[in-house]
Amino acid sequence: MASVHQDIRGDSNGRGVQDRLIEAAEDLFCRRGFNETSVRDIAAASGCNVASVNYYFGGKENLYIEVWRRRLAQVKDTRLTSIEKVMSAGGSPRLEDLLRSYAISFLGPLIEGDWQCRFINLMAREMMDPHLPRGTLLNEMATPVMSALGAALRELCPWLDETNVQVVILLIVGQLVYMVCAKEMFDESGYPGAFRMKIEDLVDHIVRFSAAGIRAYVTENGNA
Amino acid sequence: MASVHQDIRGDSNGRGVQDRLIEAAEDLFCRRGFNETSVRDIAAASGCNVASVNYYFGGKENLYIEVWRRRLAQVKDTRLTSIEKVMSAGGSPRLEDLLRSYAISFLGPLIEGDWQCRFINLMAREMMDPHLPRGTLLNEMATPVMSALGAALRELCPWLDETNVQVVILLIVGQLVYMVCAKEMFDESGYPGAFRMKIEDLVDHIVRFSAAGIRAYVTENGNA
DNA sequence: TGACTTCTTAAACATTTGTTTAAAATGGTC
DNA sequence: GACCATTTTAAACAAATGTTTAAGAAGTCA
Repeated sequence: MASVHQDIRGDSNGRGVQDRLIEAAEDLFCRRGFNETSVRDIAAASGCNVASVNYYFGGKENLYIEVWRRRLAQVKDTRLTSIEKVMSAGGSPRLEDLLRSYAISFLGPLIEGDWQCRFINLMAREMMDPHLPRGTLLNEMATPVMSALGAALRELCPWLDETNVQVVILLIVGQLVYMVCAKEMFDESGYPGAFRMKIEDLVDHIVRFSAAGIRAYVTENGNA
Repeated sequence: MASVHQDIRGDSNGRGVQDRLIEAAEDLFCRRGFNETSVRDIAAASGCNVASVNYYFGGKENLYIEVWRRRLAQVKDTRLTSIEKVMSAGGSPRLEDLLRSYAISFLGPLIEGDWQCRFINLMAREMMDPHLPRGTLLNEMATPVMSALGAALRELCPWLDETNVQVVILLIVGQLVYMVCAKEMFDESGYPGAFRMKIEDLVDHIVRFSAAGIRAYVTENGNA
């Protein structure tokens, strides 16, 4: 059905077109979402012909998947590395160090303002209505990162039982994800609030808040 | 342009049709989002004709707004009342009481399993790509609720300065919103994790975690 | 009944969508 | 240049979308 005449990895002279398509697609998907982005929009933004999406990728959906394929591992590695670096550092790292490192790896893109600034939006959208194969986001990203973060937390906070670790991770990730979504919402509404704050300061709050929340489990280490 | 031949509040015999349309629309909008729901889907689900959406509401977008008009005040009042009830109770309420009451008013729909179970999804979607007039969600819902919650927090936790109150609210709401989104994602992926937990227990965690996080500001009540 | 408004319906309409087609252009190799 | 595969292009295609139309049904009141 799909008329892909050339393998995507082929290094023929068409490579530049594929890159332009992927970049334009990523930009548009992130800003408007999958359904609100038309193939013609992508073609126009990349300066390519409408048919090239189908020629090179075999359809809009495959282009979407390809956009994800390029970024997902990258994001995952960034977060895993941030955890690893803290845990393998000399001396016994403090809980705050772990939290800050992870929070920065999560929100960092918002600080640096590069591509990920937009890709995080795509993640939030993909969570709400998925266009990736079932479980992709979970298997390629959420599960590995949560696993590593869980192991680190167990090491630093031996008073946490298995359930507590899982819950705590959810609560922390919730704070971080909401930062991204809410920032978008508040920004676009010109709302003057906590978002005038520098991201670095926001990270400070999240670290302090969550560290205290985690230590609250010390005294009551019974069941959930 | 819109050919609305009758005021929406008119109590003619067509009223049943309008209700069926709104209910079907709410159900579909919540499950699939605005763009992924077609007027024909709504018509089919409500057993009405395709044209009736335009006849009664003057367009798909107005029907969407009408769906929101019915629920937004309701959700806001539920949350405001939950705060008010705690704060006006005899004795001095504990911080945990406030947090629990608010968390339950937020997640309660997930427990009861009524319409709001789905409407919360709509809220998350509307945050990501809005189809309501600019700032509606913020003005009609987020701002009033955050204002009341902020006042309650200031009363119960006098050590919090203005910035801290705002940040703390964001962090709490983030945990709650993410519960809703993540639950959906994990559920649909058949993932065995913290979500096998009963919602009541999850609320316990959020209350304990956040209360400790808030009290962490006691010792360091300086600037943000 | 008859005139009138209100509602319902199937059909048509104009756009937009993702995709396909077939021809033209391009680039490389002999 | 001739031949070939590869790429690019404009056009066409089928399907779906929100909306409109015009005719008919149903109800209301004299």
